[in-house]
Amino acid sequence: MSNELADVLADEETRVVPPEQSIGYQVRRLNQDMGDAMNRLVGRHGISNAQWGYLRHIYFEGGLSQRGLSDRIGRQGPSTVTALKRLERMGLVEIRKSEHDQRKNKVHLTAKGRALVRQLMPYVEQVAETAFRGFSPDEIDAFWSAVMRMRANFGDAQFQRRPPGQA
Amino acid sequence: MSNELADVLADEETRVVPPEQSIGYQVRRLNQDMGDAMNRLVGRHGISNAQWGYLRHIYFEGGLSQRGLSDRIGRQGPSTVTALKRLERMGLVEIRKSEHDQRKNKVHLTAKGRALVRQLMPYVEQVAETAFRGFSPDEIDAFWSAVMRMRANFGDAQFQRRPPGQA
DNA sequence: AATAATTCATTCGAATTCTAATTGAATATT
DNA sequence: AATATTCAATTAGAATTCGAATGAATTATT
Repeated sequence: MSNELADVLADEETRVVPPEQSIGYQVRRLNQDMGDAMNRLVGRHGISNAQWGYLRHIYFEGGLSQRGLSDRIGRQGPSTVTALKRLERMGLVEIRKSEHDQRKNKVHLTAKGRALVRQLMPYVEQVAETAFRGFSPDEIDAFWSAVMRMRANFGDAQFQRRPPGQA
Repeated sequence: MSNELADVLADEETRVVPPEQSIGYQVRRLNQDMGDAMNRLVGRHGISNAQWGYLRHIYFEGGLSQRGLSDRIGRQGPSTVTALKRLERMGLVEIRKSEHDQRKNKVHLTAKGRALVRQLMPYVEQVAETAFRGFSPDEIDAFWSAVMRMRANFGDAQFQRRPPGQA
């Protein structure tokens, strides 16, 4: 029962970090800010930021399988299933069985989907400009470089949801 | 009507940015990496990263109302209601009606909750160390400064879910 | 003091995501 | 060739979050 002893030890050994000084918290809030901005901007066109992510990926790499799309976009298979179903119902994507491999689907944008992506693309630039307002080109480069290095660090670490996959 | 014209214009005027070159996408992925890491680490103690966020905030500022907590943590009211209910059932937080204002609740950690927060705190440090592996102190400072400036930029912009609230 | 407006917590329904388990198809092993 | 393994998509069930609407309490206005 000497909870108190354990507490004291914990207090001595561990620096206790308030949320605002935690990098995880601040990155979450930044992500939230950007997501909110995108939701506002693309929301007027009837889609969410989440859907925008799928549409853009498919725009740039049509014909992917759902597995391939999920991996590129960083979502699990079932999330992609439900998202695509919804987008298909909206007439923005088209899902066909693969010829060669009967297990796989191939995902494409419809003409309507392509037009929408092109229409919404400027918003991405707008959000980026908001984010980097007051930044010098060097500062922007430094931030980019830092983010990519951090992501690489997590790629090396043992924390991933799905193991790195050797293929 | 002339959708095609609009498309051509869009193509000419807008730089079409692939996902990997979008800051929003990369920040989302970084956030995801950190969240996955935290979920792995605190998951073994029966809580999620989402719950960890609530617990830590309450640890550092006990006695807040749910409104206050929601604002600090960056979640909407209903999200906080469900999260707290769950944490209350787990015996980690205690919710009492405020004396002065019968509308408000006051949220505190239980002894069990406080002990758990202290036990889990080191994981935050571990994730931060992973993120910043290979960074010089100056590079860490620069990243922090960039994130805070970006968040301030979004605070200025008109994108927020809830307006800035002058109190 | 009476009424209006605001604030806080809550309920409701929906969107997005996850893990685990299932089914069917393709590949590898014996 | 027969069997086992792996892989793709799906289904089922749950967690987390949101916006809109509600009810009760407080504060502001007339």
